[in-house]
Amino acid sequence: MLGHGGSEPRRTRIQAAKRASIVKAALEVFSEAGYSAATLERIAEAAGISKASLLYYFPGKEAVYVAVLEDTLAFWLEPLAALDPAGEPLEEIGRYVTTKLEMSRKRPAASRLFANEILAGAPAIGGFLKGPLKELVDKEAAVISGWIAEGRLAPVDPRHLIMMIWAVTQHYADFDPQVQAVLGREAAKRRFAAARETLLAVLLEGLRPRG
Amino acid sequence: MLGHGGSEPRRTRIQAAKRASIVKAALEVFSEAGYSAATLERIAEAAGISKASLLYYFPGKEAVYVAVLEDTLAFWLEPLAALDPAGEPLEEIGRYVTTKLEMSRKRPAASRLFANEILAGAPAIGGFLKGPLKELVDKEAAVISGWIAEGRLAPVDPRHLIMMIWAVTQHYADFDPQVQAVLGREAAKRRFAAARETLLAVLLEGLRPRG
DNA sequence: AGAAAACTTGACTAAATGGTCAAATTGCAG
DNA sequence: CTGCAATTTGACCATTTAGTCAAGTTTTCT
Repeated sequence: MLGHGGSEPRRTRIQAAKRASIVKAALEVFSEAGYSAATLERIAEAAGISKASLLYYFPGKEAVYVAVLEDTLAFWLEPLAALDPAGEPLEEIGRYVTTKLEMSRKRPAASRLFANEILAGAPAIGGFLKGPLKELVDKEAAVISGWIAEGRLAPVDPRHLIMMIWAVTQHYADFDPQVQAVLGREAAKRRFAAARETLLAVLLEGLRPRG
Repeated sequence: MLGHGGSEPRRTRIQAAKRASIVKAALEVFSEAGYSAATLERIAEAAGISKASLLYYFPGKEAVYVAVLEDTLAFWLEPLAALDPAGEPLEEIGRYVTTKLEMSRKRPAASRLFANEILAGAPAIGGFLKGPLKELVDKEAAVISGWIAEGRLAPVDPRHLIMMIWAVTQHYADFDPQVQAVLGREAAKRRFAAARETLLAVLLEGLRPRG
């Protein structure tokens, strides 16, 4: 569809740049509206082109959506793979929580994109969840299990612990309107600082190996 | 539109029953598809009537949606108001977590309905969040603050603690496809039991007053 | 029974929206 | 400059879907 054999000349780079700008615009629209409420018209407008032009670069709405998901997936998983078995468990987990929370603050659209997709039954990334994601979680769960076996962490189900961390960190991006309503006038920065302190206090104390 | 002055005869009861059955059907559809992907046709079909008949009972799609939200709101908040200031803090919080988790298991559609609504920016319940919900949270936060002041609970931000509990419990309903993918072949009952054990272990240990 | 009110629904309309297409424009290689 | 390929887009088409309506059917009341 795109490839012409051989040396991949300028054109390709232009196309890639254009597609990237469409994907960027589409991330905003899909994450705010969800798949069905998002319109190609809005995405095209956000990207500064016409709808017909957008459809010159992508075969259809679903293709744009998949491209956005793919573009965001790798980035979103990155921190999970960062647990170092040789490190101090509470420190590693604390760093993981902080990183994930930071991502919720800096890239809320990415978080909401996945929230929408999974809420809708994960029609587009179901395979990814059962494959690569599960494998990654299994691997990290093994690291946590190792720490528990060494007595360096309280004995809890590693997979549920991982999901617990996902839940509390992503909550701040996904359910922002509720968070804002409940916290009232607190400044945004203070909000994330307070969240970090609370999460770390409860999680790290709760996971400290029992004497 | 509906009211005829005076003694509210049989008709009203029939109407109420019909509206209730529509609301019940609509909860399923809205919670699975979100507002825009849900169609009146599907809701009517789920309620066993024609679309035109549905529109005889409700003036439009949005009215059905609002009715579903109102019908679900009170029920969903119930457990929050159950924190007893006179009780043992860790016990009260443990009971709250268990209740909320139980609701996620028994009424996942209700949880997903709110998740969708808030993800979409809470267009329909924004006022509720900033009003009644915030007040309820403030009240419960005061109870928690009291416990902390008495040294019966570790010092954490009460509002963030409440949101932390919401996040981890609702996660199991809202992001079920991801939970299923990550946990693999575990049976559903075992899944919730394991979740409860992990959440209670971490939260209660993490909130125990520091010696 | 008979009239009136409540209810039901098939058929329709209007608007939104994903996708197509042919004609115009732009960029570039020879 | 010339011509070809890539790009852009306005106009258009087809489908979906919220909402209307008139013509029925059922229920209730006297």
